[in-house]
Formats: sequence, C-alpha cells, structure tokens
Amino acid sequence: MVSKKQYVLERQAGHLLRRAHQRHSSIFQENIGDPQLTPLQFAALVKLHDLGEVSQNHLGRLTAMDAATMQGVIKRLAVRGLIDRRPDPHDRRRLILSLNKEGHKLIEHLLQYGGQITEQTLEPLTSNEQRIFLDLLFKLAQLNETDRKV
Amino acid sequence: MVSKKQYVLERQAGHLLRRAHQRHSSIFQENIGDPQLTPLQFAALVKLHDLGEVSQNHLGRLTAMDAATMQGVIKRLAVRGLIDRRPDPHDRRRLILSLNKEGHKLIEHLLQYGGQITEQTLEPLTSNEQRIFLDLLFKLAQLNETDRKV
DNA sequence: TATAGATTATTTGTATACGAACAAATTGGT
DNA sequence: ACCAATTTGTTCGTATACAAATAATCTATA
Repeated sequence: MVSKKQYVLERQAGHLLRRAHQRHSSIFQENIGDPQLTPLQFAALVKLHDLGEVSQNHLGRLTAMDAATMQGVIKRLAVRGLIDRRPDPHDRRRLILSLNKEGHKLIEHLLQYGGQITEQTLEPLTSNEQRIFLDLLFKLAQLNETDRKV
Repeated sequence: MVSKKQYVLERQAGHLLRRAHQRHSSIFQENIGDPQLTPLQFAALVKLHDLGEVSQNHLGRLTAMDAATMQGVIKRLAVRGLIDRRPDPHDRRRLILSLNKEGHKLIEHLLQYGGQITEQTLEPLTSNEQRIFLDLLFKLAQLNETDRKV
C-alpha cells in the first residue's frame, strides 16, 4: 500500500522551528521581568553591554536583524531612554550606539533571567539532549540568506 | 579564573531558533516557486487540502496561528481566489473554509516543493543528525503557551 | 427556560521581519 | 582628483505575531 499523504505539516522543519520559536517567545515574555522588553530589544541591549559602542548597522549584523528592523528596535529603546545615539565623527554615515546609565542598570539586572529562559526553553529535553540539540541548531542557524547566496 | 561573560547571545536557544527560522524562511521563499505565497499561507493550503472543510478557528489551531493572524492569512488567500468561505449552517459563529479549484490546482502543484524545502533546510546535517534534530525539535515545539498555562 | 460563561470571528494597536527605493557619505580604482 | 560601486541609515509597503476589546452566537446549568 502506497502512503497517500507524503507531506505532513507537523513533521516539517519550518513548521516545528516556528512553533518552538513561538514557545520560546512566550517563555521569554513570562520570565524576563520587564513586560515592555522584547527578545530583540534584549538582544540589542546584551550586545551593547558586551561591546560598549557599536554602529547601528554593525549591531544589526551581530543580532541578526536587517537594517529596517534594527531601526525600529533602536528607536524604541531610545524612546524608552535606555541607549544613546551619536554620529561617528570618522564616518558621518554611521550612528554610534551605547547604553546610557538606565540601560546599563536595566540589562545588568535582567541578565540573570536570560539563562533561566534558555533553561526553561530546553527543559523538555535531558541535559544530554540539550547539548546535542544546541549543537545541531547552531549548525542550522549559521548560514543566513546573504551567506548562502555567495 | 572566573569567566566574565556568563550570557552569550550566540548560544541561547531563542536566538538560534530565531536565526534557524530566518534561514528556513529564506529557503522557502527561494524554492516554493510562487513569489506571493508565504509559509503560513502554504501551511493553511496544505491543511485545507488534507481535510477538505475546516472552520477558520480550527484551522488556526491546526497550523499554530492565533485568531487574528489566521484572519489575515485567510483574507489574503481569499483575495487571491484560492479558497472559499461560507457560514456554517449548524453554528453561525463559524466560517467554513475550503479550497476552490484554483487552490486545489496550486497546492497540488506546489506540494512537491515542500519536501525539498525541508531537505534543504536540514542539509547542513547528516541524515542521522537530521532524524535526531527533528525528534528533539518536535519535543520543544509541542507545548505552546496555552498548554503550558494549564 | 433564563442566563452566565464559553467560543468564533473581527478589529485595533504594537512589534518583529524583510524587500525595495532612497539620500548621504565613503571607498576603490583609474 | 574623478567617478563608479558600496555602505549606512531611513522610509514605505506587506506579512506575520499576539494581546485586548468587541459583537454574535452557542452551551451548560441552575
């Protein structure tokens, strides 16, 4: 007997990636402790905390956001008074971003929850499965559209 | 020596899930063969093709879209002339959805590309790794927000 | 049967996502 | 020095995502 349904939505990588990402977003929102802060805003703050000063475009590459998305995320963080923006004197196209005092205080307070969120996201797996999963997921996340076009 | 950076963005499950999903979306767009069709629209068509007639809300649960998202997806598919909508005579709250002739023709033509897209998404992994990854991802995608709140 | 509660679909508002077009500025090759 | 190509940031348009509010309808139970 030949199987009739060859394409099962529930077993496709894209559908499962989307649902796992949905679940993570929900866990993030419940545990980050700041109802206004989104995953992308948190990622931007983390990178600025790591690096100090970065241009907007460079920060976008570091956090995997395109220029248009980055623009919106940064605007909202600036409106909330968490980051400073100043032009680069050496390259007047660039906007140099950095955390201000409020941003520093917030991210240093919230950083502790970041690890908990990853733990809770992976909680359905054993610790060995978690290690394997992150390794394989890392491989699949590596090559983005631009890279693949080379 | 104590490590200073305890939270590394590039190793967090959420960040990697987001990037892997981005990469998949890009592969989908390049290979589905219909520039207008999105992953969610494709998923809705697949489920309608599998099941025949379903209410809009039920289809949303089957494809993991909330009611508001589903509404937009269905509206665009209807505008494109791929699906029919009619009220359920037994429950006048419900909108019964089904593929029309155009929708049937399109999804039966595109279904072949669905599997190729999953293959290409998983291509960086060996076939054994692919099996393991899908198993683990399936576990992480299972419990959505609503379920977890029970 | 009356009605409180649940379900279905819609609408509004905010936040990603990203292609495309654009202006300003920089870089590279001649 | 010149000019083409590239880079940076912004804006526009479309498509997810989802919380919250609403109207219409159905269900369960007192």
